[in-house]
Amino acid sequence: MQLVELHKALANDTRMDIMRWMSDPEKNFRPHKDGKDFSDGVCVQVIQEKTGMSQSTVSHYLSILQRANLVIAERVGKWTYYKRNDETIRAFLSELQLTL
Amino acid sequence: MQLVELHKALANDTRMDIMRWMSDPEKNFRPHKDGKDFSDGVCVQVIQEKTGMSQSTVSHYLSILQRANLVIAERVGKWTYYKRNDETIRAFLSELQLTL
DNA sequence: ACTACAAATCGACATTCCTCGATTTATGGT
DNA sequence: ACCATAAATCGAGGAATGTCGATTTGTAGT
Repeated sequence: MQLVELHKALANDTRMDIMRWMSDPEKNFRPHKDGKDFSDGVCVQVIQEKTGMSQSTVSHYLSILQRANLVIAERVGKWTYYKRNDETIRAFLSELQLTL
Repeated sequence: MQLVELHKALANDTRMDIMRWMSDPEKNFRPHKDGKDFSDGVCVQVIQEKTGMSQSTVSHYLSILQRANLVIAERVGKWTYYKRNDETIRAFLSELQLTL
């Protein structure tokens, strides 16, 4: 748990938005086209549309969030689903609490 | 309270160290030469020595922390004393809690 | 007024980050 | 095999950040 890396990952408006949105996907994202729910996460396309940024940028941002362990990626067929990593987030918050 | 700006301010090892150290100055800094305690904060020199970085860099970092409202600066004579801004830190933590 | 010292600001260069379009790599369907 | 689609990777240009030494500004003492 390196605090500074987590801060870096969150030091960007779009990435912060993504993290926020992912705390309630039903509310914040349009449904998947195939009707699949969000229990495994949200696919890149849907996130990309919501951000309004390019596909490559969003993919890159998701990889940054993943490297920081803030999200978990799961590949299913052509799609990659991303969801929050609650464990890291909890640990991050409590470490911040202690350390700051 | 713009979360992302706070994350940016903390997305640097030295600045994070400074914030950490300032949560217990007696423990983390050498005493002021004139014997003054840390109730008004820690002077730039003392912080600079501890970081091992240049005076200009540390002064710059402190201004970044101040702009983010993470610290409060008070000028007394030739010295500027910096101390944590507990209010912002508390608000930051609880906002993060809610939002993330 | 002069000197000494603390801190802030300036100017510069190197490194990192942001963001895109283009390309490549999966995967699935015909 | 071929095509279409989703996502990842590559390459590049511009913007922001990190960091320094040099200079300036503010303050106190002589």
